[in-house]
Amino acid sequence: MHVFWSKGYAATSMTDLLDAMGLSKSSFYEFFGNKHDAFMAALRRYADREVARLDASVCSGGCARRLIEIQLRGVIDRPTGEGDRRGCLTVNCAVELAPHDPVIESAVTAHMDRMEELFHRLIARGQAEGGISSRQDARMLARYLLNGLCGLQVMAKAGRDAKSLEDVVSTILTALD
Amino acid sequence: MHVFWSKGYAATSMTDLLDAMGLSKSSFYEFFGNKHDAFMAALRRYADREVARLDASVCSGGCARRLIEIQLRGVIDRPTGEGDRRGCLTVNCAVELAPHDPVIESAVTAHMDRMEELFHRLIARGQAEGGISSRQDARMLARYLLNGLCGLQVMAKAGRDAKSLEDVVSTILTALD
DNA sequence: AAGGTTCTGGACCATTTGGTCCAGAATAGG
DNA sequence: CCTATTCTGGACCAAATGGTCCAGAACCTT
Repeated sequence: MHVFWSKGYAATSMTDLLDAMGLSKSSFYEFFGNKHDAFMAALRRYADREVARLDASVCSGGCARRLIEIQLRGVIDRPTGEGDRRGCLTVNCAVELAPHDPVIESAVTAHMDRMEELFHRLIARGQAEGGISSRQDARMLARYLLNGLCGLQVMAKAGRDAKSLEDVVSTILTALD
Repeated sequence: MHVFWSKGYAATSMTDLLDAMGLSKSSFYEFFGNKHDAFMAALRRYADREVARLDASVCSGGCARRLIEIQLRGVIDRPTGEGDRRGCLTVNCAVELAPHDPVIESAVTAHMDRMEELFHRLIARGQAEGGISSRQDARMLARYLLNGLCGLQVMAKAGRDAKSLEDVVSTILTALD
């Protein structure tokens, strides 16, 4: 999965894949069928994990606004800590494959829908509790946050410096006041 | 250029390239040297065009806030009008190649720096004129807008519906109040 | 029409691509 | 210990990859 994640679909060869998975060619085709299906499996697994993480965060019951901040800041902290900036698999797919591959596109759409939904729930709660301003519609704010998150993912991959990303996060958050 | 733009680097074969450019193989290698250099040429040309466009907009002297809105909304209007959603070449590069290709990365960085700079100038003017609130730092707002733009580019490529993108644009803009 | 220059089509190259297949090694169960 | 099952390494495949090279067509200029 990590190979696809950091190199993208087209740039990942079967050799790369087999090396990374420590699997024989025969077993690979036995399990996955072909390269494309293996990629789909990786994408689905990634999306599920990511959704589960945000879901757990939402359900934790912490301050909504603070949880959102953590979610955004997570994008900044991760890439610097790891070897290479692989970003978000779904964003990578959206850019590399979604326009030409309907199967991938629907997986991307599904992931984004679920993320938007979780943000929406979080925001609605924050508005009820008073931590987030009710002057703006919760649905709109959810979409806005999802967009900001995707933007950050791109900026981080592009290698923008930490200060710039910090500025972005804090400016995004002011929309919640 | 359009082929690279819509298919990405790795997924574009020499055959695709030659067909699209209507050029013989020999002439291609005469002009560009190799595939990678051809891509760099396309990227540089794209970035220059894009910067020139925003620059012209900034220099037009119109209402800063309105010009920003047009710039953001441009991302939404384009993809639906054209055949396929190719998005922004620089964003595509940032995602597909920047982390593994220093030459591409610096081109991406340069483009983003220039865009940020133009946004900064536009915002500073808007603040001086009063159309944009001065409660936030112009540099931060510029980075914030660049981020929002990248996000929109991803969302559009992912095939999010028009209403969602509209919501995002208008919510982004409220940060200028 | 002759000459020189520019461009082209395609032959050709080694390498790599995703994918199939099977003999045999390793493992597990009795 | 012997059989079943699972897994592996590698041979093999046709097709496509990026790239080189050159004979000749097409184009100017004189």
